[in-house]
Amino acid sequence: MPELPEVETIVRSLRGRVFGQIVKRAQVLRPDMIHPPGTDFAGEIADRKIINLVRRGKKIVFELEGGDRFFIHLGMSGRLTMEPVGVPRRAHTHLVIEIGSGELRLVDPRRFGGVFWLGRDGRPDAGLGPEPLEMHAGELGRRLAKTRRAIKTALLDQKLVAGIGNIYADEALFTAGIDPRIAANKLSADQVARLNRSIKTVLKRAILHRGSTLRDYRDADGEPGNFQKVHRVYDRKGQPCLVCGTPITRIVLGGRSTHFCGKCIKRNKS
DNA sequence: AACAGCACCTGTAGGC
DNA sequence: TGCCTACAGGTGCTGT
Repeated sequence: MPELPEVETIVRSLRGRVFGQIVKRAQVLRPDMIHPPGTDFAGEIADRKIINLVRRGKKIVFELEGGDRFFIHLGMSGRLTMEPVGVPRRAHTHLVIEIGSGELRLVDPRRFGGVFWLGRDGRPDAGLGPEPLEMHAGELGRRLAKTRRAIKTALLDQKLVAGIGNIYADEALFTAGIDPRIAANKLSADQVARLNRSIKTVLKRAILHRGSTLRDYRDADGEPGNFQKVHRVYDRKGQPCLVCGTPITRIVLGGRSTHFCGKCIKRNKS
């Protein structure tokens, strides 16, 4: 469910609330959500001070006093919310971290997410490409030149660029006027430059709207995002293109649903 | 070595 | 109402 804008929204609203807090206790309700298997997560973080919370790609990274770190990945259906102790826990609550101001709760019905203990030496950006909001077109171009996969599929590869998922890949490609099916290494320099700009524009706008809520996504206060109201292609199959009125096409690419305007991508060749 | 395909899980929406 | 199928914001493994 959550891509970069949704994770960024959660991190921004949680950072001030966990900063400097001491973990009173952690309750691991589903040990198989903890990695590596066998980690005594509750034991590791009890009585520890949280000194920072940052996002890297789609990961939420907690930094503890003393240098230990761990991160939470929300998978498709994960939520990380801060709630008062008295509020009943939702079904599929797998982890509760008790801190001064309440309980940080990880809820994840599909369990594609997880909690990853890094200790002092584990690197939260292992296997992740650059942050798209800090990426230069030259770097994007060099990375895309190494693969012949469809550009849409390449954008979903977290080691090529970190944080883009199915919604924002489609939205950025539409904004750049690029056919999602063309080979990544066949983009012209102009197209790479447009795509780099579109990725930033779309992600920044989505963050301003606090992310997209299609079904599951909620922020740290349980509130939905609003960016879905201004999606231009994602989840708009058959609806008129907001630029030219042509019905939006949905295809399956690399196993993921993919949306584009058949007319706009022809107008924007090269 | 890169890449496509599928598996992992549960919930929900839509068709009949 | 209920049963069935399709599909969902992600990623990791397997086999080619």
